[in-house]
Amino acid sequence: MALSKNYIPQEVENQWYEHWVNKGYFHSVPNEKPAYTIVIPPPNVTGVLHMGHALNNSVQDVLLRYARLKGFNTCWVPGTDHASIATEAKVVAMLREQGIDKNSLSREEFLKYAWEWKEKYGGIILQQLKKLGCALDWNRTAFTMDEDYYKAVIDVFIDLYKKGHIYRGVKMINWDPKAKTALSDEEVNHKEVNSKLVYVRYFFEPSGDHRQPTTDYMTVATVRPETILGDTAICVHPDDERYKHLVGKTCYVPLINREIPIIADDYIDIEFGTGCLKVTPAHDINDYNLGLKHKLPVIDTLNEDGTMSEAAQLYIGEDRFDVRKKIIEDLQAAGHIEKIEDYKNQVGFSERTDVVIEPRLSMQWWCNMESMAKPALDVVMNDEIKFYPPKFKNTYRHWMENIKDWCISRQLRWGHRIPAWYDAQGNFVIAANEEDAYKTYAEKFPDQTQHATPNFLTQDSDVLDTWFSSWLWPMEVFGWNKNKDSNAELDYYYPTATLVTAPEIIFFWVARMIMAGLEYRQQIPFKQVYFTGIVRDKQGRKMSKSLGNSPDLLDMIDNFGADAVRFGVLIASPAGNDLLFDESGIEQGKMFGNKLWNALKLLHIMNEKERCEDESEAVIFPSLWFEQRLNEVQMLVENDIKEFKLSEALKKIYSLIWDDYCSWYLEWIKTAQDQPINQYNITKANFFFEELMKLLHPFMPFITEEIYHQLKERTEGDDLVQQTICVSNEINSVILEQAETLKNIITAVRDVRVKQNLKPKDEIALFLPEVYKSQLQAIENVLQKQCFSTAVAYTAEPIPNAISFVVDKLQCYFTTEKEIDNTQQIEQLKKDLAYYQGFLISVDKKLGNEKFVQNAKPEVIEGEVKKKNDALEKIRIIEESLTLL
RNA sequence: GGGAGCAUAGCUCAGCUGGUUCAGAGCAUCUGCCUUACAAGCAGAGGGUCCGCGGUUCGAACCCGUGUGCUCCCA
Repeated sequence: MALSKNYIPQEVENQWYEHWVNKGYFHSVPNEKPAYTIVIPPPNVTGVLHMGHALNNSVQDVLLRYARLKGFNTCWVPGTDHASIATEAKVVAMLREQGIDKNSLSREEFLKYAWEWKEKYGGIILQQLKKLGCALDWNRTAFTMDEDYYKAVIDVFIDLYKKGHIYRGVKMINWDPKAKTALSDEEVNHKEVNSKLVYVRYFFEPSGDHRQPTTDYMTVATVRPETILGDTAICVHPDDERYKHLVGKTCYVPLINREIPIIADDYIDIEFGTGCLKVTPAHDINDYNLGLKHKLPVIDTLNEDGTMSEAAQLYIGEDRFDVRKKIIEDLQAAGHIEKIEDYKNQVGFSERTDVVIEPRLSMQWWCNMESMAKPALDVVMNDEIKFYPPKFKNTYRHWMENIKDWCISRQLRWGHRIPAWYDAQGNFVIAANEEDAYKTYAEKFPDQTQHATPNFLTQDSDVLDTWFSSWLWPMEVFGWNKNKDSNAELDYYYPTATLVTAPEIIFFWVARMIMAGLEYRQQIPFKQVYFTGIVRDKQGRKMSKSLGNSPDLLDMIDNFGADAVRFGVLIASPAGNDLLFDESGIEQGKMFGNKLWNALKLLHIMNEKERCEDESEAVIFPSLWFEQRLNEVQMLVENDIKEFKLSEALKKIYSLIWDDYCSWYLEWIKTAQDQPINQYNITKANFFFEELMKLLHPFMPFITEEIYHQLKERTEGDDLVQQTICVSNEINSVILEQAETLKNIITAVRDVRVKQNLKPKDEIALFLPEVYKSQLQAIENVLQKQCFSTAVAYTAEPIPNAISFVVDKLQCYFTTEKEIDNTQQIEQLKKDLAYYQGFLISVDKKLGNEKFVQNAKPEVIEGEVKKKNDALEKIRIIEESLTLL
């Protein structure tokens, strides 16, 4: 069959993926082989494929497919995460478009819409992973709100509650007024913004015309003047001479004339602002703590949507930012403003909705993490779980040693509903379902039950933080909760091998999975964690949805093919560092595909040729060499992959194929158009190409599978994806060195040709040094052909009227019919001579240095002696050449 | 404010435990080639004060200190 001029990925990729899946190759069941398991970091159901996913999943696919090659029973579990905030936002937006208000729907009605949305759009990203070629076990696709999974989350909540880790309490939380929910500290991004620092006067008299100059006030600086309405004290430093006499007195909140005390606390920074702090316990965590200490009342002036509440007395129902502007004007008008300064400060923004977070007092569910943190810290610090790169151990330790209680409730409907049941008085019980709830309630509150009406318990309307479900992922995808005692799947696949994820979720997810694994399985969830870099654009900016600087991956796959995209991503992905994404890498991947395709075409041509038998060393040397070179790279690649140096591994394979196999090896075994080809070499050439396809397969699965099949007829089920390799650890370095010499002489001859204006095919006669004849005979055959030399001869004497050049330690000559011009040669030799003379001096200096000889290791000294001898030899040869010219 | 990391060719990065045949790769650039697998290619070449300064050492791109610039995490 004739092959197309160039490789066309669009024609084969989808077919091969379908073929692999139809054959069930990616479905794993426990067997006698060792397992290699990866659970996918479940992408958000609202997600579409972006560069971060492409990197993360390409890496996982390489690791997994490489493990297949090495003979493991691999299992890569796909799935999605219900992502309560993000999904609920999408559903609310969809409803709004249909003219439906979320609040007009019952919980059940809303959830019906949410499930519909999920069924319709929630699987998009998984389909996209197929385009990328990911070898996922689709039979195992999991979702964090699957029935069993849901139950597992609830059971864990109940268990932790029983153990006393989970409690309910009022605390200052991060409130997202747009999503109307609490957020954990990790979901808040702090950004520096330009604000106004407003200096507000608090007078000691309740009312009157303050436009007249007076000293009966104290000035307080604030960036959030709208919170004045919730002030319940003014605080100064006890040692502050300016205000000492005022402590214990009172002043009045502007505009509303609430009388508040002036208190003293050494928390105050005398230097900052005026040294006076307005205390608003409902709206600032530090003020809240001060309030607790000084027993101040709490006045919550904000509604849950960020508008002013009744308690504010003024601006009721207006948005906090509108009020900020208005209140400044009103304060100004009433003579309360001393001055306004520009000021930069850090403000928290919601990771999900990007609105400014309000610190807010709220009743939430909390999980105490201390007892779980300790063992989870240990397994990372003692490398039972290995982090790559290890620098993340520090980050991890810092967080784990300062762990805070985890706010696990979210004021949303989409998610795992908190299994708490309340009576009208606010008494509650924790139970898995309504029936249990009544039973438990009767036991816990026997008095109350007697005169209760039916159905008096109502379930908490909030749901759990999404991470409270995803921390069970590595266990629950194997059905942990349902079958804890004899779960063959869990025993076989867990602990999983490798987790590949982004460093930004080290706390959200990685740490908590480790805690959950140890708490519930007494086992680590994975043996190693590889943190990929962050994908940035050419300007170094992080690729993100909000910036819109992530290229459309599906477009790129359509244009270049999935293999090229994978190549582009992986070649730019050093172990653990950030990567600057640049389309040129994808371009390179596409060209590499063409190169492979063309090598295949050449093999086809060669395979059609007549054969000749000759297994003399000089004839089959190319094959003897390439075998060694292949072994060598296979070993190096294995080590690179062990250390997650995927870009290094890919570069080595790329160079092995392009440079060693195509540029050298195939050229060496090639014969002229009408000449037969050596049987041994062509057989090996086919074999090597197949081996190369295996090695490259984890990186570029589609084209390698296609070529595997184009190389020869395969029986049903003989597919590359199923193949394994065995890496030999023995390497014949003599052959490798001989080949280096061979390449060097060929390159040197070509270089001299360019400098002498000789055409590549102008005939020459090559002479090599007699003393090295025995080592050179193996390569002379190839040398003669590649140098377009009439013959290769050996000489102990200088050849008259020849071009002389030096390769390694070899003094070589060639003669030609053409006139020769040695000026450039002489220049080069003089440069080389100067270099080696300088080199010799430095080596001599070292060897002449007593301290060096005393301190350096014997092998280092030996090396230096060898360097010296080599340099001397080299200098001798160069000088000899120069005298000849 | 606390912590971590980075700075090597025009660009993106390798460079393991300090030892000049070690200053490297890819892309980009320049030169010559439509050589019967591949011009999306082949052959060859140029290019660097290894961020500045100081120190340790027989010896520093590598270790230590310091300065500058950038990035990230935490508060």
